[in-house]
Amino acid sequence: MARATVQDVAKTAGVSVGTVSRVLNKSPAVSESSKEKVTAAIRQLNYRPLASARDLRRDRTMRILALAKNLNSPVISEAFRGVGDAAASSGYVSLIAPTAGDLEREQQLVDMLRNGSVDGLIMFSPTMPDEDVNEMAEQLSVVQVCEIADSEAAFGVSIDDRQAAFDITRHLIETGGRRLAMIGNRAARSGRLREEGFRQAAAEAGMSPDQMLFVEGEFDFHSGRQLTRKLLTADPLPDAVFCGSDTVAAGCVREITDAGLRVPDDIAVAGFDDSIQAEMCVPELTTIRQPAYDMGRVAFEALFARMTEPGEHRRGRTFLPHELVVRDSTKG
Amino acid sequence: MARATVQDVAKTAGVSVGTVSRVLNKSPAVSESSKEKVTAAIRQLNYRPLASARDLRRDRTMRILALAKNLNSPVISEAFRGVGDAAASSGYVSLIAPTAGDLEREQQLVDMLRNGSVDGLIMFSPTMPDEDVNEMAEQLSVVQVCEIADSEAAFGVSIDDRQAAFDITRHLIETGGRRLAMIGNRAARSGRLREEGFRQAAAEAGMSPDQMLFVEGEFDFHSGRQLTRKLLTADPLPDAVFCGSDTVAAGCVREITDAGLRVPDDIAVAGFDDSIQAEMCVPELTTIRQPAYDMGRVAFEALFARMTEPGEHRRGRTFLPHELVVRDSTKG
DNA sequence: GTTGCATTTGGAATCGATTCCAAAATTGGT
DNA sequence: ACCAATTTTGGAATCGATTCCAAATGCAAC
Repeated sequence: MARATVQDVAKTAGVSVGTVSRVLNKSPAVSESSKEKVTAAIRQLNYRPLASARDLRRDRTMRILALAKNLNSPVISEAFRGVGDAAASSGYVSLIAPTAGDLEREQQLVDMLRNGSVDGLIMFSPTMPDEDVNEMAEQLSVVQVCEIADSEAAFGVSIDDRQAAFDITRHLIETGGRRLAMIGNRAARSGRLREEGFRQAAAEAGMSPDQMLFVEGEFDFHSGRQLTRKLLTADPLPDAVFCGSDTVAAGCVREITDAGLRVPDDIAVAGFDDSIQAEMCVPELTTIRQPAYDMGRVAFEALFARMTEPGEHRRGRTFLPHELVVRDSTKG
Repeated sequence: MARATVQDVAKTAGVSVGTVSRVLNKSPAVSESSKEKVTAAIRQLNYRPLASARDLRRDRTMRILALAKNLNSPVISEAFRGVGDAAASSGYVSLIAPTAGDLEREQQLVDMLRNGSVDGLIMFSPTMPDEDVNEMAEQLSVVQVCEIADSEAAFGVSIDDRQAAFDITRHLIETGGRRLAMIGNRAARSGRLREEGFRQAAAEAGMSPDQMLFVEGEFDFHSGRQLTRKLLTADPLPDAVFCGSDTVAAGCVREITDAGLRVPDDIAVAGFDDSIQAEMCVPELTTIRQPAYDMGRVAFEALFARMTEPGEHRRGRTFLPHELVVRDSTKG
């Protein structure tokens, strides 16, 4: 049995296609009796309006797409919940696709915006170079979350990464940290900003750059362990480590503990994100809470504005407040 | 500047729309010179074929959608990688949407298949009742992963949950477990199968049902802690706990440790999934490895078959092999 | 230069839902 | 019963890409 069309429904209901369409779109200009006939025919034929035909005619899809490198990041999945809820309450469907850091796949997904498969795009962690992101941001309905490219045209939502890193580093210093280390990631803009905040806090406390250790790598548990192993060869040992994510911090704590040292007594460790990992770790991690869900909501609102007022270029990046969460991995 | 259409390209290139379309679709029946003119015009106008028009005419979208309750489950995100890679190599784009366990939202997303927004659907953890899943599975291109509804018409890929639970429970018994407990989840079919396997292994070892503790709840860390607290009020205490997921097991280990008991000496703990949580836990968890990536690949292959040979109803469920991974949370 | 065959091209019809306009039906007032 | 105002309806045009068919062009051989 082939798919029923609006024509079939019209014939079955004994009305015209116009009337069927009016019923579908809840136009008030339909008599009660036609509405009933049409509704009955729709049910009888199990009819659903074909999306591509509707989208073609209406010139919009009521769908948006979010892109991220991975899905298993707690911040991203939480932010996406925010996007999804905000989108739903505006009648949009929100979809996600992981790029896996593959440029070609990312390009293909971005093309879904260019070719009208979706009305808007939310980018969490772009793989493409900043200049390409900026070019896109100028012409298309795109909003960045967490990572915001450094451009006039960039629309985006994030926390103030530099300030957050500054705050937590200051906490490490105030609780006795004298030989600081950081496990970071210069590949991401947010990673570079966090490094800046870290260095600035250390400098203000009178530490010279060569007193600070810095190592970088991927942001997963194993990488956290491996990079910490490198830190533990330093002499003198660091007494406080700021990690760019909770997962890395968990690896860091594990490696320190396995080496027979105590956290925080011998070495204090701080994370970032306040994900569930921070609570699963022993000792529980001092970290920075990102308001991920709200970031998602706000990002959708910004995207909605771009989609519905295309001329309007009230660009802007929004910074939401972060929060220092002190737990047992630093001296309290 | 409005969007360029195939007409605009034809005019600019000085050819007909037919020729433009042939170039776009790499038809061989185009002269070299036309091809160049068209390619130049496309670049000049920055033209992209409109997806909805193409989809309408072709009656397919080359897109598939995967639905899951949450995105942050390690098994799901890994399985989705498999889906994505397999889909990409067949020219499909794969998208994900979380349902958050909300029936209405799930319904709306499933409608994307019914209304032709996507060509196929992969369901990880349905919220709708089994009978609805079965009805869908009969008429539409749907493949289930992990959770497979119990129906003739069901297409799906998973491990043998019952057998896996049986295997790991036997391991608990072989390593000295005498008073077994399980933290499970009867809401999911896979949860019920795991409970069956658990009970069967215990029964075969001569344990009576009332010797076994069973508690159930959500599958997250906090729930794992809370349910374990309940188990620790039992007298005598269990000496081996099988948890339905690594995350729950991590909560279980934490609660046991906080109570001053040792894992595995006082109580052995086993998880499920072999996610990164299993390695992050101290002690590292004995668990069941699910071949999540491969499950995703196989699921796409099955879906591809359903999409391309709609008549063909060689239904079937595929079970991929699981693996017992022994680590320090059980006695070796 | 003509014939025959293969290659290339133009253009109309098509996919299915929406929307606009004019025509038809209904309503109400007198 | 008639007119005007309003509500409701039918049907054609439209969105943009694809595809089919017929026409046109190119090429080779004689």
